[in-house]
Amino acid sequence: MPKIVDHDSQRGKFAEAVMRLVGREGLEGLTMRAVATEAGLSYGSLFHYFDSKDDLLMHAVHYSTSQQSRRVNEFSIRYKGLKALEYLMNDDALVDETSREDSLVWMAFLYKAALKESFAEMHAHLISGWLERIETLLREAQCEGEVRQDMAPEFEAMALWVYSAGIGQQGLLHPAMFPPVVQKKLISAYLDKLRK
Amino acid sequence: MPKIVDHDSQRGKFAEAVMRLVGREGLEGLTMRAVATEAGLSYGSLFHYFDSKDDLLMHAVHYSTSQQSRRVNEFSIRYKGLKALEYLMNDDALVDETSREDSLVWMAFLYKAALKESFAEMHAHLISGWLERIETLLREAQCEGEVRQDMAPEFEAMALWVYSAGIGQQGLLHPAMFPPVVQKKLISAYLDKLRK
Amino acid sequence: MPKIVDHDSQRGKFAEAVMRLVGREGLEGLTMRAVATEAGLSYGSLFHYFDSKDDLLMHAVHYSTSQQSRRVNEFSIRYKGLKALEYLMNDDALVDETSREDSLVWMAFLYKAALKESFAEMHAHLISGWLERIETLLREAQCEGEVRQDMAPEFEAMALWVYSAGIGQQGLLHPAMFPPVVQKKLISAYLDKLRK
Amino acid sequence: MPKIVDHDSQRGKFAEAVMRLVGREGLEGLTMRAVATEAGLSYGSLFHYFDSKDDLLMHAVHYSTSQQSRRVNEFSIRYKGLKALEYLMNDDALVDETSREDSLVWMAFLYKAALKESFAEMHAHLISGWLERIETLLREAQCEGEVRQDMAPEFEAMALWVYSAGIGQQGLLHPAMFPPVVQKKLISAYLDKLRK
DNA sequence: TATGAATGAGCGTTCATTCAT
DNA sequence: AATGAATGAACGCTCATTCAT
Repeated sequence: MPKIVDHDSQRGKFAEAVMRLVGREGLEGLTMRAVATEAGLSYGSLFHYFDSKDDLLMHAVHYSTSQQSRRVNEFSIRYKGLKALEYLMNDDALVDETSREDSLVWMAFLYKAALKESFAEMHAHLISGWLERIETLLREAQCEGEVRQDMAPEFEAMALWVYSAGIGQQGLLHPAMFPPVVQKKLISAYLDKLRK
Repeated sequence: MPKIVDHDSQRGKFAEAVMRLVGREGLEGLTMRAVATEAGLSYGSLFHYFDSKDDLLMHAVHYSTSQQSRRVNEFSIRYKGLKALEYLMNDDALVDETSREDSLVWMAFLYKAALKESFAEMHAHLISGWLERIETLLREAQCEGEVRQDMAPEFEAMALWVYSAGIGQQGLLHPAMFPPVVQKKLISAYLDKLRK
Repeated sequence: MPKIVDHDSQRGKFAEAVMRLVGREGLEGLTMRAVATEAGLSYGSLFHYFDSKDDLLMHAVHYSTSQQSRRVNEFSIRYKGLKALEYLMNDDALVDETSREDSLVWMAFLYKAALKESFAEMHAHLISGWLERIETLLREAQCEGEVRQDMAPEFEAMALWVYSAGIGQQGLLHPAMFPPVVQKKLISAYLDKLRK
Repeated sequence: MPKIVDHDSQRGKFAEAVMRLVGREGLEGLTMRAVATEAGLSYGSLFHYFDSKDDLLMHAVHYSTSQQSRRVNEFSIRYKGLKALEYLMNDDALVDETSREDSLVWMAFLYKAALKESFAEMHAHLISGWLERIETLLREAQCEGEVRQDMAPEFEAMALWVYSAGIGQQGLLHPAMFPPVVQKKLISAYLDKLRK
């Protein structure tokens, strides 16, 4: 009988090593050797679990976003409308100490998405997911009279999304000028504009 | 007697080669050899004009942004307030066929800025410039009664800036969902929210 | 109680997998993992049955040549002299669709024989077997008056052997110029030269 | 002005290093690092002169065969017909101490030709050259009455070629059984069969 | 100043082999 | 016996940078 290991949990170990490593050294430090070392496993093992570096990075992004999704879902049960939307944006866009790693991985991913089809596809897929979710919450808010009736949910979702993306980018790149507290204010200021 | 060459013009040639190359082949194709070939100059000479690849990229970004600045300045003479602001955002954020090259270089730059101090510094410097300019235009608009008096120009400038950044990012990464016409609409929709 | 398996039959399965794999993917595709997969057996078990990749290749060659020997033996019962010789050469040298796999494995083996002592030894051993067999058939033909009396069987056997080897090599490497029908004609033309 | 080097002569240095190395260590020892070391140049340099390992091997084969061609040409001026043919075969097929390196490189090349299109093409091209040359010499011999009038030069050229190939292969792989002197005898015995 | 040859550290990837179960 | 996870040396190749002319 073979050594009993949980394939997925090993993949998870590597994914977490990617997050830590990118957070610490940036994308430039993301070499396969470094990932193996960071994960405390051997170099060859990595290729046992991932076909390629791209495969690994995709998995890491998937890993990170699905954790985020879970958080948002848990929140969505308790809150509705603008309140839920604010939470979603805070979780999605806001970059602080604890989410910096994720944001760096996300940036690496965006960078790859600009260059490589497979990454671009995954990006498109993730975007549609977020846009849909935002749109739904906007409709909810409209139903409940939180926002103006003449607001077009589909279009406004795009606006919210690009605003989030911008906050996330600038929060990562220029934390001195866009510290978490400012990011939060920017989010709530935007949502205020939507209110009646 | 040394050959007489215009140092700055040679540097400009390389900068332009960077832009064309990135636009055509992506950032992965941005090798020093390729830049020299694209510029029609010799490989070795690149290192006479730039200390390193980073130095070259910094110069290319500087070159690109200063051209943009010039365009905006020319426009600012003729227009004021929200009108000028709209032009600025269209020029700054909007990604179409012709500005795709610039945006890719900009993205490479942002990516570097997330990793390296020298790039981050230049980024911070560029940001302050843009924020100041936006703030000034907002004040102008406020004076002329285009926007509400209770709007805080400094804070609103930040909001506009992150919004621009988000549009630029998504326009670059997902042109199918954020084509130029949608980007334009997003910009004007936001400015409408500022009007009384 | 240990599982009862037929050691030789398992080795045979792997040997056949080697032949199929080389025929399909070439020698470059001959990895231990691929062999195990092709044989439908587990990766680790390969190393129970073979000490090393070289060991496996040796076995595959042995397997292939002993099958060939069997075919030739069956034929030798019914035919004698030049007729049997022609059959032997057709079976040994001729490369067509069905024997291409064997020929590729044989070529890999020759290649190894040029580099490694153990392969060279096996090669020498196989050669002597073939030379002896050819020599015997030539003597038979001489006894029956099919070929000239002044022919020296031992030396002529070497000539026939190198001729066969050449046909096999070129038939494999350049099937367009040396298709099976041409190979056949080359063989019979040579044998004609031996007849009185 | 750049460092003045003769591009072709540098390529030649690497080609010669390939021959020596393959002769000494076999094809398995033919790594790019080993070639660079053997040539006394740096690893990186190799890729300055050759696009890939295949490119290097192709060049080495070209280098080796063109030297052989030159030798044959020089001989062809002085001799004609069967005499020239015998020289050609001795030069082409015969494997002794001094030509062992070339033969090993040739074998490596054949091996590649069985796997890769680009090598197969070059092989086909080289073959046609040799076949043509052999055919011409056979016609000469026929004109001068050295060989029978009913011999078909085109077909006989193929026979001679495969015979040569076989001698070369076996001479390389089994020098104990096919030493140079035996190879020579095999060649002249075959040519004798062609004489009236 | 200008050139391109030279350098070698570093990359992602492969793969035979070993080992724990 | 059987399995497949674990290992790491070695590979071809890239590329920014240095250097000799």
